[in-house]
Amino acid sequence: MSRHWLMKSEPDCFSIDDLAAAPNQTTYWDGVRNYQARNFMRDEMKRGDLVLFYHSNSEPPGIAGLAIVVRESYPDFTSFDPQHEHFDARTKQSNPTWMMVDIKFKRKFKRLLTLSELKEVAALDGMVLLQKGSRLSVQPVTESQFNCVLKLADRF
DNA sequence: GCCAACGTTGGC
DNA sequence: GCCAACGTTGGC
Repeated sequence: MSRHWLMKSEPDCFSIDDLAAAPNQTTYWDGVRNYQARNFMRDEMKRGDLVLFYHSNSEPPGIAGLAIVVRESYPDFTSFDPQHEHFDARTKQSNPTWMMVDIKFKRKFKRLLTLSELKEVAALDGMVLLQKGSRLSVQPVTESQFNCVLKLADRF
């Protein structure tokens, strides 16, 4: 059974267009330094799972498109590199703390589904993204929430 | 740029 | 194990 996810990225840093333009339209999802988000990637994300690609810290924030998990959890090598901004001195290659997955571009939505628009949709009540104070950068999405988002994306 | 909410750190 | 201080996220 495949699951559905939402992953946040700051488009100034890495946008849905960057994903579409990446080699093989694929990227490794490095830099997650939150245990809950890591656990989802490490324990639950499977090849073939679909991912809503969310633009955070942008104007306006919203869901920009769709991606798919193409490689399951493996160590986030940027955590071992002292030159890298995501370096973590406390982790060891022999026992990695931080993991990542690879995702591949599926499609960009015809329009950005803005956060403010999503908040108005009753069927999306309870979505992790919309919960007060929610900052989780990798989060599960239920099948009905996921299908609802796709319907919104195909409208207009 | 502000700041609320959250997660982490570290003294005790 | 508590909790204050701090750093980060991310909407606005």
